[in-house]
Amino acid sequence: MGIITVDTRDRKPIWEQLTDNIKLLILRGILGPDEQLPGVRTLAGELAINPNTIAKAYAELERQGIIYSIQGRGSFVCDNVEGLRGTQRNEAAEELREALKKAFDAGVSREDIIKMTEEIWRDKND
Amino acid sequence: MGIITVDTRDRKPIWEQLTDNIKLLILRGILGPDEQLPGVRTLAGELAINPNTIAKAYAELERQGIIYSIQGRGSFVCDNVEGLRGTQRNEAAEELREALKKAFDAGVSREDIIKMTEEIWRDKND
DNA sequence: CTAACTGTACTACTACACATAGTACACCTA
DNA sequence: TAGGTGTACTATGTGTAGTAGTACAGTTAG
Repeated sequence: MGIITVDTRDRKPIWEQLTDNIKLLILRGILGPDEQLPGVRTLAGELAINPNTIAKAYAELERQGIIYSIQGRGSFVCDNVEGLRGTQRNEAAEELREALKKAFDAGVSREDIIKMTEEIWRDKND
Repeated sequence: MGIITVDTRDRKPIWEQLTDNIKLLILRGILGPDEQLPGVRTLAGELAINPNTIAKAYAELERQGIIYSIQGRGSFVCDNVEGLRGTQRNEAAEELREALKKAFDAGVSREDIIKMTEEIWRDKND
């Protein structure tokens, strides 16, 4: 199994799974600045999906300023990991807020939240 | 504006907004055990949406054991708030886990997470 | 120059979920 | 009996996702 994977049964569309996946690879340093991404046809072949779907993901990543594409050459990672880190951080905070609101409505106490957080933070092994 | 609201522009389908909405009303005690829900046609009229959409939401809630429906009488809240609280709690924990993983990948430290949690928990005014 | 690779841009088609619209039926209650 | 309830259909429209195929422009290695 390659670095990038995809699940057609997921509710989340494939192109969005791809963008999330690539963002993670960049954040973790597996994909460095100016490093070339696999071609749309190559990656489509490996994942057994349509090249158009890859192209859509790349276009979205370019729109977000995370990668840049050059006709005839390929697609490459932008040198802006910190920017990406910032937006991901904001998104995570927002999702955290939503989850906490839900937990609050489910009757979880503040102390339980802290305990749960410590626990999850410790078992981050997947 | 009534207790139940809906946003057609939201990514989340209307029937799912409805189920989430009603679950919250039950958790907060606004809807008590055996209390009758508004009729599918009534609620559809108030929200200016189709009765079928309400029926779909009610069917889903019944499938999850949160409400029960009787032909000719109406739909009513099940006497199982604790069960609902438990599942909501589990879902919240799962969403919390996802958000924390994302935060970790974005380079947030454990201390920042705790601080952020305290902050969000305090500003829970919306 | 040529061949083979890149991204990009189309069109056409299928599939599915969502939502609406309308109708109909069975059941309950005042 | 009349009017309320849930339930079950069919039909239609819409939007998104994904596939399939083709074509074109640019780059690169030979």
